[in-house]
Amino acid sequence: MNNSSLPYDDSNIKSIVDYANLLLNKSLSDVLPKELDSEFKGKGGFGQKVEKLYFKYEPNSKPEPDFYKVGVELKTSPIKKIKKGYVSKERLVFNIIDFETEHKEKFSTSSFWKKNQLLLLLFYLHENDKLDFDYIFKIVRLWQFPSTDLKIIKDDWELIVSKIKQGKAHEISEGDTVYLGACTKGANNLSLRSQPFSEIMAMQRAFSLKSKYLNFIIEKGLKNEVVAVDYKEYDIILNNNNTVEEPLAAYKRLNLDDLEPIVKSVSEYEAGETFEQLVIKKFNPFIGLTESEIIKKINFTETKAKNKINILCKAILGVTNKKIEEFEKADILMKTIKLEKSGSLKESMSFGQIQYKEIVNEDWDQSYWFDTISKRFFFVVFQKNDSKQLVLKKVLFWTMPNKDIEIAKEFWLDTKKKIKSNDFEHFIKISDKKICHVRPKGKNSRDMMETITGSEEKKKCYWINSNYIKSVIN
DNA sequence: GCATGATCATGC
DNA sequence: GCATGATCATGC
Repeated sequence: MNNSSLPYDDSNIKSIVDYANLLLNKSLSDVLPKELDSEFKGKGGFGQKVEKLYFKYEPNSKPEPDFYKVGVELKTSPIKKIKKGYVSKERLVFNIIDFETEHKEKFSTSSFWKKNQLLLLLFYLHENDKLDFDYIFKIVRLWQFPSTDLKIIKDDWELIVSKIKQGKAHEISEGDTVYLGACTKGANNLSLRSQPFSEIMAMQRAFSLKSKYLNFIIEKGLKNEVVAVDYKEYDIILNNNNTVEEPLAAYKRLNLDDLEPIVKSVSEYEAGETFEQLVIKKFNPFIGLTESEIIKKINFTETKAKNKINILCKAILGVTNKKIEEFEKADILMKTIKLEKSGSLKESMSFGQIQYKEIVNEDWDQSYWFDTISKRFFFVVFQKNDSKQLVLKKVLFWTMPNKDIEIAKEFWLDTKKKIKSNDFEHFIKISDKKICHVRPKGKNSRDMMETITGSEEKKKCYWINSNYIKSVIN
């Protein structure tokens, strides 16, 4: 970068952010000379064009941040419009993980942290019928992770690295971690990389932020709320002696209305404890107790709601009347499971309705079903006792292994094919033992949904087989 | 007892 | 009004 030729001062964060803010509610076409249109318009690499044409530096994959003098990394990310507002369209992808070197570092010296600790995020509205030069920038903001999130991200990084150290880079999956993922990067299975502690080639992966986490940043951005960063807590997490410097002073506390975190401060963690371990620890004192004993112990207000077990589990985590912030941001799905006295599991687990008109246009990678089953699950398992009361048996975090996701993919492809050919009678059943099945779910048997041919069919939904769930929790 | 179809209760 | 999580009902 040559300072004199830039339209901003690249040694001054405020100058960079001010220049970025000129993009707000505008498109590249609005701010760039027209003659660039024909040369670059609609030809891929949107983020790179923003770097090259607007910020006027050559895109690179160097280990230091894009604005290296001030440690700021520039990222563009698409959002999409839904009924309720804007949500992230996809995960945010960071640097590719070099399996050969990343494991030699600690988090504070890792490639991820060095490059991405201070982000300048440009969220633009993605619309299918537009060319990239016409996408409107909706949110421009400098982002640092709140320390409670940074703690989780550091643990995520360490989990990824521990898999590399165990020679299991090929078994890494995005669902393993809470906020920071290791998503696959590369068109197909040809994008393989060597790993240091195993002969097996592993899928190339990059660090990424989960789409649900981005929704949290987007909400902050739309409300123009700033996020406080506690630099003392930063130092504790990073185990640093050299204090992290505050880039800009104007930050204040988070305040999202319908979310409540389990962990309010990093000091709640014991040494070496991860977020998931902390969650499990919160349940431990209640294992073996009946529902009514738990209710008494935590001073829970009785409810007749059908999902009262769910509400009770949240109360155990200290969250009442709200959603669990960490679970929302990490896209963790809490599911309660009720075993019979004998230990058998009567009910399968139901999920969303099959959208007949949408599934036919979905690709597996972007499908509802892949999105759902590749989440991290948190199972809370109860078992009935002699007097038919529910007793808390155990809790566990779980991600579906890749080999089972392949089976679920076969199931999904079969379902999609049948819906496309208007066959609503021969879906995969529980007895087909494909992990998942299709079953009706509606208000009653006359509750219908339109199909692509215009006919009406009974509403049905996705289920995970009870015997599969049973084997998972054992 | 299991597989499958059907429906309820709640909250947004 | 409808989707979702949960559960019931029936027949083999």
